[in-house]
Amino acid sequence: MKLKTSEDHQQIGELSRSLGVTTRTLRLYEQMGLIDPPQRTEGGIRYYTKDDIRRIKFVLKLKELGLSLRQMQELAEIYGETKMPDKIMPRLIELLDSHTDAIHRRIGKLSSLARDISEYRKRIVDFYGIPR
Amino acid sequence: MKLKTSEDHQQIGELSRSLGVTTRTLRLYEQMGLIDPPQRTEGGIRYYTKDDIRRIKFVLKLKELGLSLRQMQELAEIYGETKMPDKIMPRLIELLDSHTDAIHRRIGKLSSLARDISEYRKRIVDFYGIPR
DNA sequence: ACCGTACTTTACCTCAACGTCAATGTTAAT
DNA sequence: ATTAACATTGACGTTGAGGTAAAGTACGGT
Repeated sequence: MKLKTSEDHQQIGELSRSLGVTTRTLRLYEQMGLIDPPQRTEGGIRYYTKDDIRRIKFVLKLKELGLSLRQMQELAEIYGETKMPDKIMPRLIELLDSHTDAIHRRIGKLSSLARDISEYRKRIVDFYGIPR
Repeated sequence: MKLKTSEDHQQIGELSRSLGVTTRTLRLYEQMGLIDPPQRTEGGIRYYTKDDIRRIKFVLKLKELGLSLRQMQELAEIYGETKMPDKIMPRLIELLDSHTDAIHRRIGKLSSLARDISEYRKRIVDFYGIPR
């Protein structure tokens, strides 16, 4: 089961560099079941195929969109059971939607927080008179 | 040095309830130097005066405005050195301002995140066709 | 004197998403 | 065969703001 070096397989260091994450992250994701364990050499070294990499990029994309690892674990479980991407998509849509809601609530809170601060700031400045 | 019970002194449990925080929080703030250690009975029980309580409310207000305990520690240090409230106010204003900036940056990021998500969502829906 | 409640300190636990060793193993190239 | 560079697993550390539990005082009322 020998694998030839970096033909269309990549090992973890190079891959992590090209993805802009650390090896720790890739191993963690694997351990959490977010990505499939890649093939190994006899010595135990991970070699990632193009498919593996596509999957990882998908996960990173979702992370970028703010999904938590916990949520992605859930998706991965669904995927693991059915192996059908169109099974997980409705759930992904749900997650994205509720995430969008959360973001809008968060924005609302932050906005009102900013208003509170500026109000409070005004009170301080009026009272202590430190314009700048 | 006996103290009479709850005349205008309050002990920690009652105070925490009236402030809507736990005793843990009050002790932590004291330990971190955010508030002055209150008087104690001979037995070691904390009794808070009105002034103590004002100070605590101030801290809680700042927390509500999103200052971190670390930042409040800094203010407390300045206050501890000078004992002059008008010394800390300029710094507080600074902190509030930079905090406001951070909030607006955060809001900006969240907004663009929301846009990304809806875009991504659209791509999924278009491709997999799950309107719902 | 005793009870029950509130208080005290100390110390470890929580969550998320990794970072950072340490000790050891594998591989490619010389 | 050796070495340099990379890989492996495992375990502990980090950040923030407390939560929670344990074991032991203190206090007020009877």
